[in-house]
Amino acid sequence: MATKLLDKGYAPEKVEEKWYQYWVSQGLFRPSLEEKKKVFSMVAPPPNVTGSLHMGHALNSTLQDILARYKKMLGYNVLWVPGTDHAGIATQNVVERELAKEGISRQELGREEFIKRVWQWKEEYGNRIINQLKRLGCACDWSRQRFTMDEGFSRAVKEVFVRLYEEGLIYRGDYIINWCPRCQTALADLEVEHEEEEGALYYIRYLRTDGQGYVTVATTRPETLLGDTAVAVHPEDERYQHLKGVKVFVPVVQREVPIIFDPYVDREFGTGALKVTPAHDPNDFELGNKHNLPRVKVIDETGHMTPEAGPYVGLDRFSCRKKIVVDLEKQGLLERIEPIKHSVGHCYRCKTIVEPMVSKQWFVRTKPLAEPALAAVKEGRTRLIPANWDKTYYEWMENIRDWCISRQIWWGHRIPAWYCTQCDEIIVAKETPTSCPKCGGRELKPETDVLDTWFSSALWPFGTLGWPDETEELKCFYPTSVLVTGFDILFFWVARMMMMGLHFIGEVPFYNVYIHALVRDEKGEKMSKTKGNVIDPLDMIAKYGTDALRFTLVSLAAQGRDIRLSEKRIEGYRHFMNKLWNAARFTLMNLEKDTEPKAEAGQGKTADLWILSRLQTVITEVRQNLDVYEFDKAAYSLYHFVWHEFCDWYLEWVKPTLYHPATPQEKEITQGVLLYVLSAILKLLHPFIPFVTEEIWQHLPYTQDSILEAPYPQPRPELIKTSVVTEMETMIGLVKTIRNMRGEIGIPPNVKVDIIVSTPRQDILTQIEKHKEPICRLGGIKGLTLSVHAERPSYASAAVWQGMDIYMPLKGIFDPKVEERRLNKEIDKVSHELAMVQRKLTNQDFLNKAPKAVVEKEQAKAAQLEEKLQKLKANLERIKGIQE
RNA sequence: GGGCGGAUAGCUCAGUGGGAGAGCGUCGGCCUUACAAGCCGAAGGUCACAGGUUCGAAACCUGUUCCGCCCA
Repeated sequence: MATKLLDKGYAPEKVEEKWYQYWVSQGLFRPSLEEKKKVFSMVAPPPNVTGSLHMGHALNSTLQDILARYKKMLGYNVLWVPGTDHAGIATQNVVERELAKEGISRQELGREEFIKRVWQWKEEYGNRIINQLKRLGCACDWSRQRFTMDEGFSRAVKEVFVRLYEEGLIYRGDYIINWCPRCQTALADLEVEHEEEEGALYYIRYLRTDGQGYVTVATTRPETLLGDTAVAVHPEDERYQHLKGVKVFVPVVQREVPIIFDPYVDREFGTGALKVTPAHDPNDFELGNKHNLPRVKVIDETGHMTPEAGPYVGLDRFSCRKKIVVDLEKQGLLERIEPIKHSVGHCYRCKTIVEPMVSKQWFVRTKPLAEPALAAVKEGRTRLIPANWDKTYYEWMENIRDWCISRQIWWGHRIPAWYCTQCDEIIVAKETPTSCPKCGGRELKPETDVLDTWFSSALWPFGTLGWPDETEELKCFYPTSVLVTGFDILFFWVARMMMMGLHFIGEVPFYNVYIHALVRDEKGEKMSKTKGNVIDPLDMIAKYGTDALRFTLVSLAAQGRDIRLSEKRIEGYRHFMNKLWNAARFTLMNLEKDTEPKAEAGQGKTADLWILSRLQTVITEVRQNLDVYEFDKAAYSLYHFVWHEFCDWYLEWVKPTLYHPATPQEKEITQGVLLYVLSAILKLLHPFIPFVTEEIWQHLPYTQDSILEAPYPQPRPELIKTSVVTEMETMIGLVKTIRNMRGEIGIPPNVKVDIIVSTPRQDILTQIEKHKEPICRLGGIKGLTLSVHAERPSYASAAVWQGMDIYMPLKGIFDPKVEERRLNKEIDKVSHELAMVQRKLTNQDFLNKAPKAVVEKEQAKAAQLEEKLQKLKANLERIKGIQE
């Protein structure tokens, strides 16, 4: 492609779609199965089909895309599998709402029709989020896109269910579970969100059956007393020793229940006497089992009172609470009410207060699965990054409870179980059975429950690779290299993938798990539609371009810290895209048609050798940081190098060489270096900002293929030259000192000044002489005089840099008062610094105990500061002399 | 109750044992032919508080206060 001048200013909207299609059409996102290259594989966390791209997805996908592109450029055979999750309850809710608009309920429609509607909805909208991911630039292999309810996945789910059942790791039974009265389904413990709420603690009297008074219990849920089957106290509680063998009446229903003694009871809470409702409280359920208490279910699946609730039948649970409190008061059984803060469980999908209740459900016996999953992380076969998540993971795995996996909804994987109507046998099978294997009965009723969505997503790493078939993909890409995900689904998803992967494949599902933060708003609050503080990634892409958004997210993604995003930051990083664009524009304007990128040790002027040396350091930093998932640091290195070294200094420094070189060779070498460094920058940045780098890349001379096919830069030690770096730092410092003088005195850039540099160091004078042109250009100097010992001119501003006296004669515009103020300020600063250093150097302990190198460094610093201070003071004296 | 994390410039955050930094914002000066989405300069900090370790602490240890999250 011939060199063309780039447009003035980067316009992302013009190029993004074009390059994305190009990458896909070139098959750059697809791995090969044949090649025996090093392999890098990831499975993307599948977003909900109902979802729309939010900042969390944007961050998550950007990080994965960086890894995918980086590894590809390093020569790996890269596979990144995308897909979507059927999201049982969430999707069902969405479609139900759609139906409600037409005035239909799902019950009216019937199960089969309803599921058809969900599939229709999925076909229509299910790819929306996938298309949004594409706009982010994700290098996923779309030919392998999966869905947790697709045919292959359904096979995997059945296989897993049947095998776990046969191994005794899945069972069905009556246990206490969390029930959402709105979603009308059981929930797993994890799916309940606990929130602190203001409530009331009711002190209620239970009369003794022997007429000897009463026992007062305290409860936050008086309506459940209707289901009480005991009152419990601590066996060592002195207050209640006399109650052994005593029975009490449950108020209202007048049920006779025993006083039981159990160390579980907290003596400090309330009165130390606890009402026990085994059917509606998980702790009471345990207590009930231990003491063989009956379970009386007083609240039904819709949240209304059952006939067991006697006079309250049909009331909803909250009205019942109010009414029962009034009734208790009337009967003189309500002692008092205290305000209390307590934790209340809510459904994680619809925020309704959940109701614990006894119910017949399917469970996974988790302990045997958790043990290997725990060991894998402890032994380092899977590494969590950052490692401070280890403890949380261990904690959860060690205290794991059985997992309720059945859901009473319609959208999801049907549990492959049937019940024989004749003998009640449970048949679990992959294929629909025709008769009962126990009694031969032919009437079999299928299970209507579906599985927890997370049950299927737990199979994601191997299900997406074709399991239960023994595919090439599984052999080649499992275990995956890394999983990138947010900490909010560490238990929901990561932990369960670990369990299933180890159990069914016998190997961990991923070697590394990179756990990133949540994206919050600028005030640190969670983004939510109701709060109205959502920053929509698609809006940001439209406004600032994908690359700006990506670079912002990466720059803010420090390990172990939440991201507070504001639109201002994105705007700021858009400027960086433009800066890069313009640096490329400048470069291209100054190349020949046949310029080739070229960098050879020792070839070129100081500035060339300097930028090449710095580049090597930056390459090393970027690679090291990417290798340990320090994305933000890698991004910062590049940002700083491009803007504040390459643009601010190198490009400015070489302008004289490019505009009027001493020899044609000199210019040619600089052009080669310029192009070399620019292409290295583009390659280094490509994983972070794929679009703008590809667009520029395609404008460079001699580039044919996508930048994604170029090898990632590797440091070349022979190009590192510390002496050159030191020399350039001295020259840059000199320019900065001169600029500072000008700025402080207020000389505008268009007014050129004379500068006299005086130092006994002949070598430094030689260096300055060599760089005379760029120094004059950047310092706004018309006449530069170099001297081993110059007298300070009168009416001159003066400064000191690395032992050099720098004078700026200013006849006419010079105000000694301004200069005096400036010098005093500088003297204060230097004196202060010197005092700090001298305090150390006069401390005997420091001299004795600090490392020798540190002491020497401090001594050198002191000498330098002293010299500088002396010179500044001399300058101040002369200024005062003028004014008198 | 248990665990994790945070408190550094006006804002958002880097910095983990030897000279307090960046971006944005602010102030002053510039249309210097890559870039005004830019350039140059400047101001701005008791590194939450109190102890301790150390020659030396923003960093390490202990405690306190406040904030966030997870689990029970």
